[in-house]
Amino acid sequence: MEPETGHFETEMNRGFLQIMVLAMLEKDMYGYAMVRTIGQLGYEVDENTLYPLLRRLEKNGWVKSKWDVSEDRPRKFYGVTEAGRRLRAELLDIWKKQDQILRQLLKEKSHVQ
Amino acid sequence: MEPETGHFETEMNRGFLQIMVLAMLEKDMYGYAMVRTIGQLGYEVDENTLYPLLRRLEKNGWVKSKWDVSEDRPRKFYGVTEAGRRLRAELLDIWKKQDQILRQLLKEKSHVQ
DNA sequence: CTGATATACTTCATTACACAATATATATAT
DNA sequence: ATATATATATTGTGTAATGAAGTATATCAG
Repeated sequence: MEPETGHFETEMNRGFLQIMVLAMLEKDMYGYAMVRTIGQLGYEVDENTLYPLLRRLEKNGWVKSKWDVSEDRPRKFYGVTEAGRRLRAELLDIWKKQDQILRQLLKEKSHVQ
Repeated sequence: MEPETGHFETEMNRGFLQIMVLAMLEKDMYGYAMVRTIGQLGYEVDENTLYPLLRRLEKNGWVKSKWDVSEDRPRKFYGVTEAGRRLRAELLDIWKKQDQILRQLLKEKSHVQ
């Protein structure tokens, strides 16, 4: 819709979402609850983005899931695996390096307020 | 190649590369020089990634280019535009918010060393 | 009690981007 | 002479974000 920055924001989600989900799932949670929790953190994730991401992470063994049918409504609870923790650490290293590079680049000039 | 974290690392480049390039181009530069400069910053960008990114940024008016044929070899110099600076600021805001969320999430538990 | 809304998840289609592969052309070093 | 570094472009592939739409149950307002 927005030909302006619209799509660039989408691009910003990649990478970050993976780390965030892997970090959140240190505590077991189901998808819909994650959407709301993320909203409370001041961010927004589309369900159409989160659900496929969770399935993808599970397919690769970074998270595992089990259905909870004890409550009124069936919910699929996810939790991070050991492999997922290792991946998170690796991705976080990349994130930190990137953040450091940005700080360095933007410190040199004074164009950022 | 690496079925392990291979592709997840690729995903980490999205978003970040755009901010980095927009920040670097505060000073006019040509593609090949950027690849090496980024290397000196401790990061790596594939030429097959950077060149299309530059063209894409130009197509959208975030950067502008001009050929320099005064030297031995023709080089395409790029520089950020005003619109590009505005985009950079917006993307940087997203980046900072994401960084803050990650810090918050990872502080709560002690599982990250 | 009935329709609207919130909850909870799924499947399918579209689009853009990272990157691989490959090509082109010149300058410099061996 | 030949290999390597410099410098860019074109084309193709695979994956992920997300739009669109669907399914099904629970709850709440009228």
